[in-house]
Amino acid sequence: MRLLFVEDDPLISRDVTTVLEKNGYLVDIETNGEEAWFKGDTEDYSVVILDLGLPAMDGLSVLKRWRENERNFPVLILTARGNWSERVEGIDAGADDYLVKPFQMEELLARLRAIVRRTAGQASPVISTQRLRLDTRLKSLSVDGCPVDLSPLEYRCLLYLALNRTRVVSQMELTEQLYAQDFERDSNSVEVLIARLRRKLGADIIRTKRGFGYTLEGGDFC
Amino acid sequence: MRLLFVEDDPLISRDVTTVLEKNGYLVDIETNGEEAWFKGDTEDYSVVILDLGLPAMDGLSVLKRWRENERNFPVLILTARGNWSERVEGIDAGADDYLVKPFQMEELLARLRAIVRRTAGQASPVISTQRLRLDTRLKSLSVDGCPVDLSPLEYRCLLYLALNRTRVVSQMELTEQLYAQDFERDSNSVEVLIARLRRKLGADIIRTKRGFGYTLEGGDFC
DNA sequence: TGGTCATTGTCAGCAAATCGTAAGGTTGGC
DNA sequence: GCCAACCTTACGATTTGCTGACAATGACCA
Repeated sequence: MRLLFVEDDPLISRDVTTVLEKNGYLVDIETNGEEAWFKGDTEDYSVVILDLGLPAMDGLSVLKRWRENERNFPVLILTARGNWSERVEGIDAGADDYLVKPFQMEELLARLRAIVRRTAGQASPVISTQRLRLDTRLKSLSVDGCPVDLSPLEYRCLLYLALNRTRVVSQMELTEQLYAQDFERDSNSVEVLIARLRRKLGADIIRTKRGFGYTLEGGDFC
Repeated sequence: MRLLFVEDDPLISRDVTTVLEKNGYLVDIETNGEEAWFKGDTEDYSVVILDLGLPAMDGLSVLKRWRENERNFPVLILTARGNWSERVEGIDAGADDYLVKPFQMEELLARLRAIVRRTAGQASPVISTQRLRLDTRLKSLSVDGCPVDLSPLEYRCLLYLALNRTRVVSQMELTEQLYAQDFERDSNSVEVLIARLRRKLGADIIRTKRGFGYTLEGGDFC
C-alpha cells in the first residue's frame, strides 16, 4: 500500500512515518509542495496525507492541481486546530477527509483505513469476492468460510490484488507496491510469493495472465 | 508503445534504452538531428525523448520543425544542468516536459508515464465491435461472448486493429507498430501472427484486403 | 545463551507458452 | 496460367512462470 506523506516538519514526519511503516504502508515523504505535486502526478499512490501549510506551493493548490489532472487517489488533509475555513476549502478542493493537528496515531490509522476502503468502492471494512473475505481491521482472511493465516507480506499482496481485482496487476507493479523502489530486476520473489499464497488459498484463486500479470477470481465477465 | 530516443552519446543511449525496453517501450535510437527529424516526420511515435545538444541539427530546431509540420507527439527534452534558457526555449518550442541531466531512470519513467497519460486523454477501458469485446484493464477478450486467451503479441496486434478498425491496416504498418525498427523486412511473422489470431477468433473476424492489408469485422466500408 | 520457529529472499530445475523461421500450399488478379 | 500475395503447418530456440530446497534473518522462549 503506497502512501505519499507531504509534511514539512521533519520531526513529525519521521515519527508518523515510522508508525505508518509498521502498519504496512510504503511511505514516500515530500517536504515541499512543488515536488509533492510532481510525485503525486507521476506515481501511483493508494492514499495521500497532505499537510496544508507548505513551502513552495501550498497544500490546497497542490490538491487542486492533482484533481484538475484527474488524479483521483484519496487525500487526507492535516490542518491546524481551529482553522475551520481551511478545512472547508480542503474538502471543496477534493479532499476525502481531514484530521486536526495534533492528532492520535490511532485515529490517523483508522481514518486511513476508512478512506482507502471507501475509495476502493468498499462500504465495509471487509473486502469480499466470491470466495475470499478479507477483514482489513483484523487483517484476517477466510476462503470459502475457512480461516487462513497469512504472513504480513502475503497479506499486503493479497490486499493489493483484491483492491485492484477489476484489472490485471503486472509483476512489476506488484514489486513496486510491495517493496521499496530499489527492487532487484532479476529476482523471482514475487513469483515465490504468489506460489506461497496459492498454496494457502487454493490454486485457482489467483490467476496468471501469462505475459501480463495476475488477477483475482471474481473480476470476471462473460 | 513506440518511442524515439534522440541522443548522441552511445553510452547513455544504450543504458537508457535497455531500461526503456524492459518497461515495454519499443525504442528507436537516432544520434543526429537531421536523421532524428526525418524519423519523427515519417514514423508514428507515442512519445519522443530529445537531447538538446546534438550534431547536424540542434534539438530545438528539430522540435520546431516537427511542430511546424504538425507532428504532435509528446516530446520530453533532456538538457544539461543549469541551462535554464534552453529549457524555457524548449517549452516554448512545443516540448511537453523536460528533464535535467544527469537523471534517475525512475524519474524518467515517471515523466514518460505522465506525459503519455496526459496526451492520450483517457480512452475507454473496453473496446467493442460487433462480435469482439476487448477489455484493456483485464487484458482479456471475448468473441461472441466467449472468452479467448491471447498471447501478449496477439493482444497488441488485435488491439491495434481494433483501435484502427475504420480503415485498412497494412502489413508494413502492423510490423512497425509491433516490432522495433531494425526488423527483417522479408519475414512472414505478421502473416503467421494473423493466422494464429484467426485460429483463436474464428476465420471471419480479421479480413484480408489483398494488396492493402487487414481490417476487423464491423468496420464496414466497402 | 542457545534453540526453535516463522518469514522471506535466492537459486536451480522443470514445464509450458511464445514467437520467429522456413518450407510448401493456396488464392486471386491480370 | 503465371506470379505475387497470402496462408498454413511444423519445428525449435528462447522466454516465462512454477516449484521445492535451502539459507539468512529476526522474534520468541526456555
